[in-house]
Amino acid sequence: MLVEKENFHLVRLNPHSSQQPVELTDVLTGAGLSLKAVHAVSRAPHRLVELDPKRPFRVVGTANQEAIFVRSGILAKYKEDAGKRQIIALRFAGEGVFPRDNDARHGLRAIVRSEVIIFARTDLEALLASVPEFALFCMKQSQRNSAITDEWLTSCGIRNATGRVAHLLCEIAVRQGSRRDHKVRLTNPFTQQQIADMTGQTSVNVNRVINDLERQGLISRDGHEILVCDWVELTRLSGFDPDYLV
Amino acid sequence: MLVEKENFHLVRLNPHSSQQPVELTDVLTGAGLSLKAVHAVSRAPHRLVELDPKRPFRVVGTANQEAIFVRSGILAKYKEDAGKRQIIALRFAGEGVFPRDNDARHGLRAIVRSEVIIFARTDLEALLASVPEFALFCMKQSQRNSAITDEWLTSCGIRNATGRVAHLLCEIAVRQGSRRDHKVRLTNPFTQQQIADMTGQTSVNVNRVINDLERQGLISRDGHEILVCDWVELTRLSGFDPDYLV
DNA sequence: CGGTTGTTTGAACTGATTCAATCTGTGTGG
DNA sequence: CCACACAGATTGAATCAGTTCAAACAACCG
Repeated sequence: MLVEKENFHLVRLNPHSSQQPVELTDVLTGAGLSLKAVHAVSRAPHRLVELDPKRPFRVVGTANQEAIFVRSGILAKYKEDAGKRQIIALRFAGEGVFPRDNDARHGLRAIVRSEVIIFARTDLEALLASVPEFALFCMKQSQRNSAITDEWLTSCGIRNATGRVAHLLCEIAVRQGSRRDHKVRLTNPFTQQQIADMTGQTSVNVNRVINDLERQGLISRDGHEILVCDWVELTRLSGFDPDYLV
Repeated sequence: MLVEKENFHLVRLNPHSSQQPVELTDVLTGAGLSLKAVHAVSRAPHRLVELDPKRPFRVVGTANQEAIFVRSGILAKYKEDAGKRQIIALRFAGEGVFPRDNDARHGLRAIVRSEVIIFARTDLEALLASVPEFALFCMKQSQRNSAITDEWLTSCGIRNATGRVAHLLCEIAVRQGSRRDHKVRLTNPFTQQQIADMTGQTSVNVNRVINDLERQGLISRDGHEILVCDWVELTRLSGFDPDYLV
């Protein structure tokens, strides 16, 4: 089933996927929206696109006149300058990327195979005007995203390499919902290069830092599965306080 | 005239100030709001407070249930961790700081003597609901602020010390409205320690970087007045593109 | 004038980068 | 099932950008 053809990608929906119909319901109710509001949103025109992590979905410099909600997977928002790349934000399932005038200076790329739901900007604005609960929902998401970026900036600005990586691990654990008591198990979907692009370092150093964390007994790894052995110490050393993610 | 007493500060309005009455009009019309909307906003309950740069206005960890608009001066929003400080955002005249649940992890401090106008959160929300133009205005401000934080994160993540300071100088010039052709004159209201806190370095290094910029003939200084001698080269070397400030 | 805050400079140090090589796991085609 | 290619992870050695510590200097202010 061919779903979408755009400048940079040609995607196919997996025919074996268990989620055939284009439904927002599961995504948005899961993200806190009422059924009534979800129905209003799902009546608005939109389309589903499956993203391949190997290709960029939107390159830096492209006009940004669409709102995107992640149905499954993870999206990275990034900037580039002088051949270097900085990942400035992540979007997990249920989270959205909203358009802004004159804001074409970021790219989007899937970290893992992802499904996203796309609204034209005008359709989104009509929705925001007619469904106040949805407008509030989007505003809260924006504020949360801002709080997260603030925290990332703080990490980059004042924490050392270890603190930055540890803080990111803690954030991923909480955003994935894998936070439990002292033992926290999470799936790290990122390459070390991507962690480097998020924390403003090189992949070589990320590798050393992660190995240090493991050698100190704070985490242990099995492939891309990470077990946080000492959550308290990991949060202490990284200055992590989950409040900003509420 | 005693205006306001709170936990951390006791402020007086300068009796010689030329702006006695508490009027939002000049601030918000200047920031792009229509007269009609401004009148609606100025009818809402609010108060004017003058801030002394020597004292913090709001320390990290305090609940944040007020919206603040800068009438004059500059505000800095900052975070602290492990004895270090990161300034995560600035607010110039006409710009606002909006509240968010569970977001008490930043402090506020005036960079220069500033006047701010404060709304209780509930009053702000009533305004947003009843004056759509004001709601849109606040939303655009939030989006612009997010775009600025994104740039700062990019700076911290991928630019070297020189690039970060140069990028900040360019941003200040544009936000102060002092951008002209090749020669740009701006007032730098910050100490080198504050620039260090914004760009994630030490004041010692900021000093060296600024002296380098001057030695290279890109800027020249007279006290806190800075003349950008080569705007083109300064933007090139810092990767500055003013689009995000629109 | 003395006190305070901010700027400037030097020297030693170190965390992180850079460059380069090796190792490991995974997927692909024959 | 093996050979091969490829992407990502790991390690070492040399280098460097920026920090740290300490001291001197300048500007401002009551």
